[in-house]
Amino acid sequence: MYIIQLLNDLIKSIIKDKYGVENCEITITKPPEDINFDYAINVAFGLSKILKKNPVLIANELADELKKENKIKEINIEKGYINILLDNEFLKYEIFKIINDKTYFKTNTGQNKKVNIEFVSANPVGPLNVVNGRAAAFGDTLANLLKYSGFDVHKEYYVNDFGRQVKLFGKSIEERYYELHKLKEKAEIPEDGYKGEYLINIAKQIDLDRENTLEEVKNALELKQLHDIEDFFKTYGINYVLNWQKTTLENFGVQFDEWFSEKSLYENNEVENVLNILKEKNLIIEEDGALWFDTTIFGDDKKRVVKKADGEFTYFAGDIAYMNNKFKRGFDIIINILGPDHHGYIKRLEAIVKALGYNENCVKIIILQQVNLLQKGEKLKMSKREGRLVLLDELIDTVGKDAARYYFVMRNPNSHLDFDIELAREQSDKNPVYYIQYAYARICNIFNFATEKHIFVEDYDFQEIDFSKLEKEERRIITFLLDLPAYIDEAAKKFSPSFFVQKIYELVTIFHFFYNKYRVISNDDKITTLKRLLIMKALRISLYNCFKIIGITPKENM
RNA sequence: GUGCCUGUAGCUCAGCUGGAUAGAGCAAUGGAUUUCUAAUCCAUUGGUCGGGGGUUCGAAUCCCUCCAGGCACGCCA
Repeated sequence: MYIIQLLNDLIKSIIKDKYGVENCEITITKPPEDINFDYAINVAFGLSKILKKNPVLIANELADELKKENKIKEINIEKGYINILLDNEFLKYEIFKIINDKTYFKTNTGQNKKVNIEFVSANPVGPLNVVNGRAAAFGDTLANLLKYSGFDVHKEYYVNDFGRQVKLFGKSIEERYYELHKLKEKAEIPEDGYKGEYLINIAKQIDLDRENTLEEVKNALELKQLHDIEDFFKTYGINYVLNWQKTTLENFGVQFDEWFSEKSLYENNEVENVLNILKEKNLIIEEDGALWFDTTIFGDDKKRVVKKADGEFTYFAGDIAYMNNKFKRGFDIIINILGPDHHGYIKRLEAIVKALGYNENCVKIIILQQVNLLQKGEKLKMSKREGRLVLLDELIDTVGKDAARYYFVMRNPNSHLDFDIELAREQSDKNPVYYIQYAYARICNIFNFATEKHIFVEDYDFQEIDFSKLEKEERRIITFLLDLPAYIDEAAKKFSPSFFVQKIYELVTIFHFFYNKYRVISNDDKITTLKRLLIMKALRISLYNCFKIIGITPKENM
């Protein structure tokens, strides 16, 4: 249990015993900088409303009770706020725990609940672009935050390997293949097909992978096995692109637990089955030869086609089966991270959940707003089919994985993100990610220096280390570390990686300030040296954990 | 037309479940290194929180309205 929780419970029990009040909101924050206390408790205002009593009076009464707690050294009341200072021995004990307890930053808020988090899920028809990068960085960080706060997290990528898009994609490769081998003078790419140059590479790669392909294709053409040919190119293309995407994501530090195939939903009759369930509930309407799911009953503004008049299922039909499948696998929380063009989709997904009789509160849909790509200040229009887009691969190459991940995760999902490619390249050494990495490197260097001087804080029993004097900056670092689990919990609860990143930045700022003001290792003051080394050790471990959560490299040298 | 998102310092943004004097970075100006990495630190300049109304002890935050920008709107994915 972390300190904020502890204080919270303590105050709760005091106001219950003293005033009989149970549901009063307690806010515990950091006081403004000029106030030399560790925490500020804002509860007297709320209580004064309930008790019709002067807030300062209440604060004083609460302070008298709080003084009995041995973790608290000092209390001061100002404008109704209760400011408290923690006991130094208690702080030392916590630092000791951070260093020795590997689970210090993990909480059990999630109670091991099963979470399915689906993100990126780009169509397997082309490489990932920077927009997918935003989803990847956001989703992965959120997943890590949830893991730390005690959820059992399953990261999933939905592969749209079924339907019209992949069909067109396969056809486009097929045409490129004919062109390559002069079976046709020029590739006849379908109107809505894929014109990107990478398709030519895919066509070339086929021959490198499989020696007899050309012959097989020619034979099949003679035998008019057109369906088989189509299927071959489609399957090959999807696999090629999936491997590409996987490699890109791995370079970006993102790994999925499962790549879920849309096609499998059809092969296992899950789509048919789930539509039958809806039919039984009279939610399916037949109109103009097509089948519609009447989502308007559940708050959508229009009904949606699930099976077209030509007999083909829509993408939405697969989504219904997919959602059903997720619930059947026993997930308690289902998170779906979508792009900005999908905001109209929220109502539809909610309709699915309600129609199938599941608890709608289990589903959380997060819309990531648009990424505008700017080049020299001008907006780039992106289109996959035209093949004009900035690849995530390129971005990783030019600015690096760490900077890219940090950049994506530092803004909140609602903000439209302007991504200036030139600027991102130029700014590589101005990117704030270096600021936080530099802090880690500096700490590592302190320990290198200590080693040179043959000072090893590990050699000392922690009883021997003296915490009776703590500078303001030292206290700020220590209390910040104690609050990290709370921040992780809060970020997970808010689904807000950006909140967490800001906290890391804050912590690092405090460190840099401290570093400039004080020396950790001094020749003539062993007591202070040991105390500071101990704090630095805890800080290093803490930062290491933070970096792991947001997926950036803790560099020991810069 | 309807729905969703956004509007905060010159620029990019944080803060939005109401609470102490609205914060960072970049840019601009001035300063800090005999001693653990200056990719750092300190100071200064910069704000009618899009406009207007309302709710209350208190509003950037909640409600209403208007303005501006972006995105999406039934046989598409």
